[in-house]
Amino acid sequence: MDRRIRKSREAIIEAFILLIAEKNFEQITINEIAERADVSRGTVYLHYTDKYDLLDQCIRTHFVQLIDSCLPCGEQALFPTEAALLYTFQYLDQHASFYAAALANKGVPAFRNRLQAVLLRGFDKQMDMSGINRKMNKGILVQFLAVAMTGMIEQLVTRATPYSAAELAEQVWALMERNQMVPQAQPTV
Amino acid sequence: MDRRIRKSREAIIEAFILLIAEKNFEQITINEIAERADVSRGTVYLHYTDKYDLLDQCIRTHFVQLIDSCLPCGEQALFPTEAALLYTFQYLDQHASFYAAALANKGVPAFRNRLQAVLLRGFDKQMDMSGINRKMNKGILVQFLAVAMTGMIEQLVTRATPYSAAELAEQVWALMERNQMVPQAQPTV
DNA sequence: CGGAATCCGTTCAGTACTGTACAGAATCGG
DNA sequence: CCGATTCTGTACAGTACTGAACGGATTCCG
Repeated sequence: MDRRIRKSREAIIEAFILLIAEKNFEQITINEIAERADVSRGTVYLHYTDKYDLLDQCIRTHFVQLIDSCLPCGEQALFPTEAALLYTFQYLDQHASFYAAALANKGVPAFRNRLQAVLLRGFDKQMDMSGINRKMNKGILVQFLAVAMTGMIEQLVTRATPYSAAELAEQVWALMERNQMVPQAQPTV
Repeated sequence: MDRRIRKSREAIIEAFILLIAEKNFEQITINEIAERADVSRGTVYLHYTDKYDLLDQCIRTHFVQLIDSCLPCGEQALFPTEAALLYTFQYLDQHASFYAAALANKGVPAFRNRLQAVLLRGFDKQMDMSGINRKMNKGILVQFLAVAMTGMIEQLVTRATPYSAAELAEQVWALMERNQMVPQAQPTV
């Protein structure tokens, strides 16, 4: 990719994330974004049709990163190990400002739903692959876990919990083990 | 100035300063500079004829900043107040990595001399303007002070002194008062 | 209400930067 | 010594970005 394209996009995205952490999405203008990114206004339109498109691509990029952070080994399942879960929580912790803003922002509806849907698809796929936990109703279990995980993520990025990413990862991992979502560590006889 | 020009120059200068702080000037290549600045190699040549020119402009820019830091009020003399001297020392302290590198680097000969010359011209002009200290041989006094100030600056930026910028500024100011280079605070009867 | 200001989205010519290529110089390593 | 590699400085066509302008929509404020 052309160096200039990469630089412009990075600058615009960074400026946008900073802005969305500061104020409501609706009252962010293209002018502000361009100014903050130190880029001509036309350049913004060169890459994004409008601020909704920018938001959409921004969310998309973050979701790709999020999924990536869940799959450190490449082709494994959603949360293959406790270490992977910890890694994901730390990633979320680092980018908390964006995720919290997107979750909290009234102007970004359905972000929560999209996050939940991403997790749901991930869990669903993992259940199919690993074949564990065949006895339960897959749909319900997956939904239950996706909702729970979304909530935990929201707690983490909005700083609504006093627990650190590491503590949360440990506890959530234990819960996933209890729910037989992951290869059992010590089958309880 | 075109936004792109400013950005490119800033990136190149920043990369160059980081590099000169790391290794000898002679073994820095245009390739390295371009790579570090995240800029095409041709762009470097678009702004600077070669790395010597880049170094020269870099020094020039820093000298302009240095002089600026000495003249916070605009049209005043070189060090009108103790506060101005402190400001200058703090500026030097902040940009110590560049000044130290330029002073220490074997491949940047005469940097020390240029610094000294800048200070000499500054003091000389100040003597003419303020008209103080008429009794002494101006040339010798100015030279004496320029050499001394250069040395103090070198001490500061190379971290060869345990004293802070503030402590140095205070002491040097006292010395300048003693040498009647500045408006006397309390004429000692 | 009505003017001023701001923002929108688009167009456009001009410019800076891009990657690539080239020949020659310098440096490296066998 | 010689080949391989790297760096230099220059040239080029293609591209991304720039600033400026525009009519129209929206908001602000008196």
